[in-house]
Amino acid sequence: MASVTIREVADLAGVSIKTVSRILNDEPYVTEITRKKVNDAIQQLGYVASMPARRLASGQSYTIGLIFHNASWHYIQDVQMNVMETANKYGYSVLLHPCDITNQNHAHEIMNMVHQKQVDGFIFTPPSDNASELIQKLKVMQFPFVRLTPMDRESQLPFVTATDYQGALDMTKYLIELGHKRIAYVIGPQEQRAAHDRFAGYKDALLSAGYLFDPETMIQGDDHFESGYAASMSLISLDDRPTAIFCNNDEMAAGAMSAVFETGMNVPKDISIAGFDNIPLSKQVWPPLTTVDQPIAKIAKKATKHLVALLRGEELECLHCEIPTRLVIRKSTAQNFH
Amino acid sequence: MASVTIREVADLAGVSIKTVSRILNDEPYVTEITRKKVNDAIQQLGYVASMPARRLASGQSYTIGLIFHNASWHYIQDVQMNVMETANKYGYSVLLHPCDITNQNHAHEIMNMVHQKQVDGFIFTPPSDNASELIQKLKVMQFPFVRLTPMDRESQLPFVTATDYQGALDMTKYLIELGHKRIAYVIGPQEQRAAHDRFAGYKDALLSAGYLFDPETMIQGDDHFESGYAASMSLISLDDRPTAIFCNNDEMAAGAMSAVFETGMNVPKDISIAGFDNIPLSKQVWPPLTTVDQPIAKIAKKATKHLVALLRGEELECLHCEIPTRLVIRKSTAQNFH
DNA sequence: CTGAAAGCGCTTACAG
DNA sequence: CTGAAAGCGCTTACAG
Repeated sequence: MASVTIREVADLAGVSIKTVSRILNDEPYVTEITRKKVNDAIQQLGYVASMPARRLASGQSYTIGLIFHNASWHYIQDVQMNVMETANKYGYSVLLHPCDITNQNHAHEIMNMVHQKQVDGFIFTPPSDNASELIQKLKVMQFPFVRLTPMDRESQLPFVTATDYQGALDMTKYLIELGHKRIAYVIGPQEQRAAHDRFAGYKDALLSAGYLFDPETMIQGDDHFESGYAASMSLISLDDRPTAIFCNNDEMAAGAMSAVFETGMNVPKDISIAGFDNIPLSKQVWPPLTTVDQPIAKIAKKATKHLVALLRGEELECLHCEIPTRLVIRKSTAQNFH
Repeated sequence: MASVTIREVADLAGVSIKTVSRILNDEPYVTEITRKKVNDAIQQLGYVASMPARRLASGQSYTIGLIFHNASWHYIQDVQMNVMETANKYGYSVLLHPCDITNQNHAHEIMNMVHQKQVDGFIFTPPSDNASELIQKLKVMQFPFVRLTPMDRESQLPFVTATDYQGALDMTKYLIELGHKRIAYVIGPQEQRAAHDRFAGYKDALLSAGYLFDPETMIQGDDHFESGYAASMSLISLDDRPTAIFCNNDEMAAGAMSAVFETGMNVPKDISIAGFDNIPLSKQVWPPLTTVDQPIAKIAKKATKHLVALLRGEELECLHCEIPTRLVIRKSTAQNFH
């Protein structure tokens, strides 16, 4: 188990350890001949460089910290997989850090990761920026980070997001085209920027169609299934029942559907239901959900590329990126005949 | 950003760096007085030990490698969260490594993690052990690892699993009690140990009730929604249609339900559907699925504890652990009146 | 109970 | 194009 070191490779190849190091790091100014000698020695000894040694000597961790909040499981996982894939491609590892912004230790734990030299930069998922003292601190230190769909849009800080406003606008217009006049809305958590943008898109679509926005048909949700179920139940019991319910996310939309079936009614015949996100669940319920695709994979990949660019001191393509959403029409919505 | 080192703490406290190191590592034989002096200095300077330095000097990575395969997303995430939580509690980080056993580089990548000194041990999710040369290699090196539900049950290697056989037995008996005589089965991937155990439980329950096992009602699935949908469609079209379909997992069961609804029939009135795992999806479809709870969180936590015990040279509670499953009766199954 | 020395395995900065 | 020296910030092994 005593693994082979750069020293042994150097001895076998008959060069200095510095030369071996040059080859490991793809530095220029090495003759083909010595390069071959060293590579042969590496091959022969099965040498692999020690990461801890590398990190200590270079002062870099070659690691990205991904700070995620207890939001939707699928969102987190999709972000995670794509951040990892992209980071690995650029030679970076990913250190996951689950957290809870209501926790007093939140900022402290993150600063510890910095001081322990565990990470070179961060990617924050929403609602990351409500801990804004932390964000300001990192900014002042010039410690690199990229945020996903942050609440504030301070111009100097990079972020990546989706066209949430446009997505909700598209969906609402589509429902209006189907003849729905009373379209209820289940709004998402107030600490999420996306919840505000989506709601604004919904509201603007209503207004531009000349409809009134009725606060009675707007219900606060928390993005979980049960919350969509409860919202739907109370909307169903209204005297002037809505003919469509648009939810801030798919999970609540699935809950809303269950409530409709529970009361003996049918989706989409009696009530149309629409979600947002296009997570796998949206295809696994019956009828499959009409929704808006949130390009999580693209967002995560772009954010990672941007962080890597920052770490390398390169220029960003765009400081603030918006990735387009897309209307996905399935079977939970139908023409309104009421 | 030039962070404070152990040297500065030692100077401020008026002791040697070795003494500071002692306090950082909770070693005995330090007077209360010097302990206080050092802690005050740490506090005052805001000192946090550098992990790369610690790892290099100690030869330990304080990191657990979690090797996961592209199985069900929920399974992976549930395992991941619980491994991370438990590992962190014991002072370990987690390095995630997604992989594909069909990839030629699989074993090589994992051995690289070892040689790079990135991890002190591994946790493998199924179907990890089909790459058995790798497992044998690690075993010979005495590199610590714990497997989740491995295919082989070699007696010297630790693993943690669920009572899959018993769970499927319980579910099948329950369906028989409901009066179902023709119970179809959608089996899981052959490379998964759990798929075999669950199928065996189903078959034994049938046989012990004096029923014949009809190969026509057994369909090979791949654990994904679409596969359950397709299996269900072909079972529905049988002349002698089954009155119940038991699937190897919840995702396929959700697919099976969608197929029933698609053909204009009803669950559970026309056909009962049962799943396995008790993932969130099972409560988010309508009607909610009758299923068997697979205690993933407990399995992941126990596996992590065991790996930590191995790393510390401690005794394991049990070399092979079986965590009990539990029948969860919801609304996708009903009495058979056909 | 405390410390001086050596070393973990690399990279950085500087020579030549 | 190549190398000798110093150092990254800790821990280990050994003295006292």
